[in-house]
Amino acid sequence: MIELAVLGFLYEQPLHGYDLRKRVAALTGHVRPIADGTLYPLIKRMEAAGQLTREVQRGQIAAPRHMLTLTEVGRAELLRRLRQPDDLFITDENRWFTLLAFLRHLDDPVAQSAVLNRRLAFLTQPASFLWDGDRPLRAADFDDPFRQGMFTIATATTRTELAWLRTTLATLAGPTGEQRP
Amino acid sequence: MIELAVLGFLYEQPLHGYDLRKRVAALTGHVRPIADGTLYPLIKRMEAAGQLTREVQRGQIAAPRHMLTLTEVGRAELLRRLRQPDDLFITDENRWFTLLAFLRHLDDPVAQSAVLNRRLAFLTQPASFLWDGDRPLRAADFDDPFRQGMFTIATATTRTELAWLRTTLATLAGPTGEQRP
DNA sequence: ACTAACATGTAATCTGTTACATGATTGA
DNA sequence: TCAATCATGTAACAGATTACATGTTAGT
Repeated sequence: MIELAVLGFLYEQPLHGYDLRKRVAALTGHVRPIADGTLYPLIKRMEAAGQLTREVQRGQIAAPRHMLTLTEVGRAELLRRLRQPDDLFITDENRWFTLLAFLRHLDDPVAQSAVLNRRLAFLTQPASFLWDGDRPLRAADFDDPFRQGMFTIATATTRTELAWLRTTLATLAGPTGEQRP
Repeated sequence: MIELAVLGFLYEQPLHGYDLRKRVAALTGHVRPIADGTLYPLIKRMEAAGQLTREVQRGQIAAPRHMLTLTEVGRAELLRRLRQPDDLFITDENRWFTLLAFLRHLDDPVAQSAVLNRRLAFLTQPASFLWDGDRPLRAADFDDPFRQGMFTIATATTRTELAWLRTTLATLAGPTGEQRP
């Protein structure tokens, strides 16, 4: 997930590790920064895989910065991941949000719609604690206030997201994808 | 996180591993079941730690079931984790929901309120991609429809949760905790 | 003088996954 | 008979964290 975020941010502009870390932290749940031990080894692996290059900058700055620039391999890797996300990126809230943050880079309404449709299919399948078999549950079905809260929050989130998905799919299809007889 | 869920479900009644697995799966994001390789080693560790006991049941069932019962050590461990959750359970959406699912077992409105207040403090602190410094963002501040969606969904979720937190805190304080002159 | 923020890195560990392995029972 | 579901388990790996390690610069 963090690898996708790194690819996504570097796709937009070269950054150094520390800056990247703050941006990934701001993107993922509130303020929690990703750990040093996550980021720097990841950068090394991505460098070894030819996805990014590093240029050490010295100056009157605090410490030498390693400016990281995405290579063509890295840019292609981001687009590949956006076009064909694995299921975790569709079903896991955090990963889905990370995907959404960079989906604009795909720059292809058809491919973007395909991704949104996978999410739509996931959200509309009856499952999880929101359903009792085929029957949708209501807040009153839960006996304690905390599970009622879970239910209330989950329902509101899903409803909001479904509404957004449908209007966005309509606008993505509209301008470029009209069906003609 | 899964350990908390196991403690929580077994606090309610003895269950065997396979049953537990389905319940944890239904609780956590939609349908994704937890892996065998997660559950069974976890059960062994908890057994070794004296948190649960195992009773093998043979009968005309498919395979011998191992009925798992929480010990006093296990029950105390659940209550300890509910009373003093570490930050991850406050800041991470999935963990927070897992905590909420079993918070009723704490059976102490003051301790329950303390937990809800920590979440309230977390949600009301200006941070994350929803803020630009001190200024709250609006959907129109994002240039692409996907980041607009992230923003719309995140905002709706937070607003719903804050409303629920405040009304629930009021009812928890009301019946038992009135301040008298 | 001290603290916060800047900046990068390694080693040990934790939590969870996938792939492998086994076998019984139920229903089409 | 064949597939799905029930039921438990191990080994190898992936992804991320914490704790450790080092050093500079800017503000109070």
